[in-house]
Amino acid sequence: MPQSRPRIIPEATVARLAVYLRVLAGLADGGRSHVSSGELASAAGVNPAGLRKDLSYLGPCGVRGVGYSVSGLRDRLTDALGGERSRPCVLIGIGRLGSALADYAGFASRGFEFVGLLDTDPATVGHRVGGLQVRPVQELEAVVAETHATIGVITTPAEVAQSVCDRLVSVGVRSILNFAPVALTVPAGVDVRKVDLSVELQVLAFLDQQRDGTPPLLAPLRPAQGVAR
Amino acid sequence: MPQSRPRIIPEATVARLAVYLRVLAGLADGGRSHVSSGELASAAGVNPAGLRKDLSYLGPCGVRGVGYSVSGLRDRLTDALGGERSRPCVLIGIGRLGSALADYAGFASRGFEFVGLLDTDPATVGHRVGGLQVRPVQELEAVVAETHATIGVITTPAEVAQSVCDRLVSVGVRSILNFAPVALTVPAGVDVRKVDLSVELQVLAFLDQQRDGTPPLLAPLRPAQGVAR
DNA sequence: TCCTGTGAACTCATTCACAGCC
DNA sequence: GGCTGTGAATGAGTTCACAGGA
Repeated sequence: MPQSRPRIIPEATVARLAVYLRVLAGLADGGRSHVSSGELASAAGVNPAGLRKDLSYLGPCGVRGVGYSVSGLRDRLTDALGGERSRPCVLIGIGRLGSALADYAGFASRGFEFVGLLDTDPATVGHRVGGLQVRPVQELEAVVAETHATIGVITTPAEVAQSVCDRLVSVGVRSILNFAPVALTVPAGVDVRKVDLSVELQVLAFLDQQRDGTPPLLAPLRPAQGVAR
Repeated sequence: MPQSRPRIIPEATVARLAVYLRVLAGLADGGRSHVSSGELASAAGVNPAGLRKDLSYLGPCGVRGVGYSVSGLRDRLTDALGGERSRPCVLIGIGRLGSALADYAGFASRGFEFVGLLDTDPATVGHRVGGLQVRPVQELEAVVAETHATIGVITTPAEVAQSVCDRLVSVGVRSILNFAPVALTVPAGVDVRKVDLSVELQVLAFLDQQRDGTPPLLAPLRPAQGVAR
């Protein structure tokens, strides 16, 4: 089977491929059949040459002088990112943030399905969130076993995040998305990605201050994520 | 006034400084008076040498052979990140995610205060979220003027994010945190940071697949954010 | 001896510039 | 002519290794 050539794909590129895929979905809805790297790059907020380099990791997927086929590229990207198979996830910590994630439409459309919601609070357990009933965190191991979840999302308070993480790892979960503001320690072979919302704000505030607070000292800002021109 | 030497601080470093600050707060609560770079680095999930390099941008702040004073370093970091002044933020889009952010305790403790919540939905307008009444998005300009907000947080659907962004910029907001899955276009001088939750999951799923799906082809993974050993 | 501070080496990522094909 | 694919150049960020002070 002619699986695209087994090149190595940098993680930064993988993140952008997911973005391109979303932009392509929009273009397809709009009835477009072709795009140039320039147009796609501008919609994704990246440099055109960088976009072409990203795509080149999948092998040639465009037509010189013409551009890319929207549907063709879409298939190629979907495939590279793991196909359309559904990915069962468990979510631990059903507070405000957890509830928000539990029925965030953006996940389902990308093939991520929450198959288990867990919390310690008796007032939360039993409630339905995003079409699923919240179960007591004691059942974590059982839920993972039942559902064969491979991804764990942690939205608990910082104090318990490590212990939840350990329990996930002990039942075979090797991909964890952590929203708790702590660094998790995991064995080799387990991937943790961390999203730290207050750090994002803090960086923004710093840049803000740099601009007009202390004019002489200016950090080497990235040229703004959008088209800053 | 001996303001720390005006060196240039890379953005990646700024993000980590915020993390160190949080770890230090924990140590201070625990009554610790000193830390070594090794201990601090392990709690923050980074390399010790990197941590020292990060801190070196603020000028010498430790004692050789001893380590860092917890309170001293804390003050230094607080100062570098813009002091303790409160930062007024407006939040547009009070859906699940918006509501979660609106009363996320982690923000207030870092000096971020939401002073305006806005939404289009008549069913949402008027409700109180996190101690604040939601106002109609038509009043965006008025709210920013009243409150002198300098940071805007966008949690609207993708379709309206750009127009909300434009309106924020037009009334002088120059720091924007964007949760909507689109690349925002802004004039030079405005900073946008993007948080894309489904991309995080997608990258995680990719790594997962790489591990056991296609053994021969392995991406050059970063050595996991925690202490992967 | 211990641990910080930092130049130097290295790895990773982005950007440029142009060759190649339609 | 136009746009893709990609080596080469540049730049940013991380790690190493050691000098230097308590």
